[in-house]
Amino acid sequence: MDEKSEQPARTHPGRTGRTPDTSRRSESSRKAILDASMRLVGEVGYNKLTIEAIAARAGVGKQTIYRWWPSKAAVLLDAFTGVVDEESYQQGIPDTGDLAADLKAVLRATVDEFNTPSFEAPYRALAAAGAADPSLSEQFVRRLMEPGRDVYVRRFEAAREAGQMAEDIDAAFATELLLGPFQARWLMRTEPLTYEFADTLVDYVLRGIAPR
Amino acid sequence: MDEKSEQPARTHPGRTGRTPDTSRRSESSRKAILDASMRLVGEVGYNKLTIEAIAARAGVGKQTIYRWWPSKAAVLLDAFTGVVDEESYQQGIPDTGDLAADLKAVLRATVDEFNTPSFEAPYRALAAAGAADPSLSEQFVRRLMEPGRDVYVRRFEAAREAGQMAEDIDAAFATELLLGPFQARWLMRTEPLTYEFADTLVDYVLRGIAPR
Amino acid sequence: MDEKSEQPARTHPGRTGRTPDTSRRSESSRKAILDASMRLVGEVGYNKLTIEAIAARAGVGKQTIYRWWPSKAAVLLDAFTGVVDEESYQQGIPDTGDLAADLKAVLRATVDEFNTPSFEAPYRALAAAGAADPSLSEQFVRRLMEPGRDVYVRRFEAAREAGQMAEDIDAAFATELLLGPFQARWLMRTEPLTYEFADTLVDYVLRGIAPR
Amino acid sequence: MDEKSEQPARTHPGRTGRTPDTSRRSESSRKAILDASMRLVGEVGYNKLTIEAIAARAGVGKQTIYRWWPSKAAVLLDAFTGVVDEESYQQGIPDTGDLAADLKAVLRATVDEFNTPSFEAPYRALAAAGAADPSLSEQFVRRLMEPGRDVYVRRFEAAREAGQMAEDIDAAFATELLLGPFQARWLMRTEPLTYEFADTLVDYVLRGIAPR
DNA sequence: CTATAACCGAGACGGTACGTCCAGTCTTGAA
DNA sequence: TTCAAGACTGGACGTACCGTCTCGGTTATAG
Repeated sequence: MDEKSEQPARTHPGRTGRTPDTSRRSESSRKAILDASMRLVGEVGYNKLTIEAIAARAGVGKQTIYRWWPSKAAVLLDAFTGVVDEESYQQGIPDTGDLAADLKAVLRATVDEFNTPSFEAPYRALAAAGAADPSLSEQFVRRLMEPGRDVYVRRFEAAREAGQMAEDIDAAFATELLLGPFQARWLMRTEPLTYEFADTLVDYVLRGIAPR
Repeated sequence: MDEKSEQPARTHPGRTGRTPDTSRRSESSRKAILDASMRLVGEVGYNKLTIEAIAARAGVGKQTIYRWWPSKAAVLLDAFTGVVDEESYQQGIPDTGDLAADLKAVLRATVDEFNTPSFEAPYRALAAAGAADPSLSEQFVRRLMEPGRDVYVRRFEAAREAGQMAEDIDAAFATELLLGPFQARWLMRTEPLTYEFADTLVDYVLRGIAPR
Repeated sequence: MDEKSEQPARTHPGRTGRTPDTSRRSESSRKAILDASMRLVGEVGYNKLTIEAIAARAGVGKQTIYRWWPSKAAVLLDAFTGVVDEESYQQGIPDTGDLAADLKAVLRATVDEFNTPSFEAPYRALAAAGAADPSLSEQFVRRLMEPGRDVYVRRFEAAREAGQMAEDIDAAFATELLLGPFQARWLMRTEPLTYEFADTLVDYVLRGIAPR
Repeated sequence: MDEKSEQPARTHPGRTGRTPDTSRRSESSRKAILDASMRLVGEVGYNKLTIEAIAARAGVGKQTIYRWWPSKAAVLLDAFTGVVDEESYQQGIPDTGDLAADLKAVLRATVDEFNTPSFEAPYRALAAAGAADPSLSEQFVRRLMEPGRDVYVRRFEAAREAGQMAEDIDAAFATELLLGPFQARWLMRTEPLTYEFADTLVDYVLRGIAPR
């Protein structure tokens, strides 16, 4: 989680050992810290983001950060979760009956999202930090990736029930087949993320899972 | 490239004056630095790897590192390239006539490779650093990923000629379809990399690209 | 003050942000730094004295030195002031009625002092640094030289009142006449500092200021 | 001599061990080095003066400096000697028969000289470096100070023969009495060097050495 | 009249220290 | 007890020079 440690201690180093009293926590400080983190990561990037700068920007003592978070990645994860949670995954992917069209629509929207710097920068920072740090990636996947993944799984399941997908196809695996190339291309920047890519991806995947 | 900078300057900060004279470069120092980097990244991990430690281990002045590399990521990339280059991509993927079997064999070997800590640790470190730094990822992709990718592309092309793949399928895209989920799963550690995963992945992909 | 800077900036380079809070200064660190400086300058000499070595010896972070002092010369000045202050100038030069004898006694003691390496080394280092750096010499003169000079001035004034010195002689100038050759000889090492020199010096000076 | 070494090696460190062949020495390089030194010391001061900068400015390899001089102080000493030698001490101090007037005239000229920055800066730099380094001060005194001192000694001897000075006065000591306060005041900047100071100094000294 | 040994410009090299930045801990005083 | 503030130890950063060491190239005697 901390870029300085490969295997972060169970209780993080910044914590003096005592568990702080959550009930007395300052909500305004918490918000200021999360807010400052989001702003700063956009301004200077993740690697130049420092706890000190966050504290200074938030008008908060460094200890207040160390008291409640184990690392800057954790802070950022919290900060970003706050943003993403408001995006609602509740409604899921629309089901117009046209699986290809539905998937393309959502994937195209995701392309747009990942081409938006203010969203992309912190998300990428977290993904990169997660790639390096197992404990962070676990959090990152669970809190940021899985909600988005699940809506695809549900849509594929609906498709199967509607006979648009072969019976023996695993919806989760189909999702992985669809999102994997997308994520890989994005993370490693092998090629740009375009609508065309999204459409082609959907076409290829659907071809593999279509009923025979 | 450097974890301290999101957008490294064109000429990196470590370079004091200007372009050193390549012809007078000390080959023994170069090797010692690359060697020390590989050892150290295995011992302490990427984030705890320091230029100072590399210099000390290599018996070299820090400036000699800063003179020739812009960051520790670049050093590691060179060091790792030296190792990987010896792996031979020349022979490519065997063509026994059974596309599925051939792909599974190679992908299973890759699974093994990515489950070998001495290989995985520095490779992951570079991938993570590359995810955060565009100029590094460009290098990473070109020098470490593409050679591995190309052998798949060639195998798919052979398959198409052999009538094992539909005519309208793009070999490069098929490769992306195959390797994308693999890379995504590995980078984000969503699920473990197993032979079963490799096999299933090949099966799903081939189903999508098979001649109709 | 700093041997690296001829004209030190108003706020010295070592100071990152701005004026630290004096009230929270660690007294133990301050003492350890001053102590380590005095020991080290005796061991390795001024020019080989480094801030890093002082910090290491004092068990202190470098920043703690840079926070409170602009240069190693300033550290040494403080360290030396602490030593010298304990020497007492309070009683001044004895007045036995024999001006020549009184002056010779004190000047001979000074000869001894300047021939004592543990005293001479840091004092000379500061004097040399002061010769090169105006802001340091101002401090050096005010804190280390003037107290010693003043006792002579007072003795000369007493001598004038006692009729041992011509009425029109300026006590301060007489002091300069006495100490100038002494200092010049010491600094430039033109000749060794001996009792004979001290005595001769007093004789010559008194001859010039005696009542006619 | 070198600010990095308290006790410079007998044969200086920069010398590889072999004595270079003086007859093949490049005169143009020598001049360029001396010239660059003088310019640079005026621009950046002694402590910020570096061998590398001298070499660069002189368009000379570093080794060429290290081959012929043991330290930057030695270079500067040579450079300054070249300048000072042209000032002629040959004619000595005029002897108009009026000792006081003669001394005041010369001392006033010296006041002017020491108030001229282009002369004062390198001279002070050398004096300060000499104060710290015995082997340099020996050179400094012999090559730069003694020629100037000797003219005073000769003038005092002439004065004694002319009956303007007591028979038992040592001309060398009288000179020390005159120049010591001057040098001390200049080096430590206790007070400014003025004509008035020069005159008063002469008056006080002459009073002490006048025939009784 | 070469050749061969030096000096020379250039600058890479192993090092040391610089002054800075920031991590994570600790202390103080106010609320 | 939390909090803002910030001093503290510690360690790595990237830079600047040190003095040494090659590397061609260019003289300038010695054979």
